[in-house]
Amino acid sequence: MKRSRHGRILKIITENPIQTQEQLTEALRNEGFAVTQATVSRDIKELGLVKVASAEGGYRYAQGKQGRENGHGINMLSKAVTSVEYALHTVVIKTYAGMAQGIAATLDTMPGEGVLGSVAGDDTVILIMKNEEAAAKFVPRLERMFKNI
Amino acid sequence: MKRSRHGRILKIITENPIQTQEQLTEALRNEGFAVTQATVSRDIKELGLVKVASAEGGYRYAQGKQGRENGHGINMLSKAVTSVEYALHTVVIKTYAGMAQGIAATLDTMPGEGVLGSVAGDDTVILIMKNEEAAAKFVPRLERMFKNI
DNA sequence: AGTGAATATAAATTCAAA
DNA sequence: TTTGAATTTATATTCACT
Repeated sequence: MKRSRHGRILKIITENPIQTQEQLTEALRNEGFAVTQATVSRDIKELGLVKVASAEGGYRYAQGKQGRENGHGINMLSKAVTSVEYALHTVVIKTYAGMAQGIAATLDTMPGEGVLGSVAGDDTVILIMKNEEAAAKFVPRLERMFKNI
Repeated sequence: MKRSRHGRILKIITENPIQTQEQLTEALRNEGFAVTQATVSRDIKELGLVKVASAEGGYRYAQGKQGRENGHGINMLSKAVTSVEYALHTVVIKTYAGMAQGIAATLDTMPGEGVLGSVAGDDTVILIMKNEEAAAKFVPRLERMFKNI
């Protein structure tokens, strides 16, 4: 349960300006995760999320910096991805169960990489790239992203 | 007052694992800034600082990601620096009053740039580089850092 | 504008439980 | 090991004042 919830949390916070843990709790409930603020607080700690001052004067939750602060080196992204491959202009990313949506949401925020679009199931993300060259270039980048950190 | 306090805050949080705003308030008091938690809360918002889960299982304050989240594009670093120049193997960074210490503390955390050491006064940071080449290379990097964001 | 005291709100933790 | 309810603790904001 926890793992797929974590995936969903990443998706939710990248796609919505979540300001408080209560809001996130609410959002999770809407998607069928029956949790309380206590659990959300722990999830946020485990995922290394961070409350940042937002443009509009309020706050929002976001993913923390890579590496540095997340001492163990445990950015969910790097832990959750098990393989990255491509064929022609499509990239296939395999993840642990429930994490695909979070990964996809995060990748969608990376601009200028030749990604036309993505779909995420439970443990698989499919990226449609502009062309094979873009795919060939992107894959090693992803591999680096998911290794180091 | 506020500006030099902000500079000091950056210095304090980069050099010490500050876990709460009370701790930061305390630290500021030790350095002669008579403030309360309320003010520190505002300062943290204005500086775009962020509470991250730390390696040791607790939390600590840290500088937020560049750009992205700090909508106005107001990372203190970029706002505070007024000029960057070099001569031989030394780099001179001019800042607004009180900010030099924060800048210096931050730069010290950037590894592998040929910086041998730094001293910071109130509005000036002097970096001693390995050699002139390192200085020549580093300056444009700094300029970029302090421009964009 | 910038601030502190008091307060309201949010977040982390404790403790019990499954 | 993961969780929720209750609680403690931390943080943000309000309001008055400078």
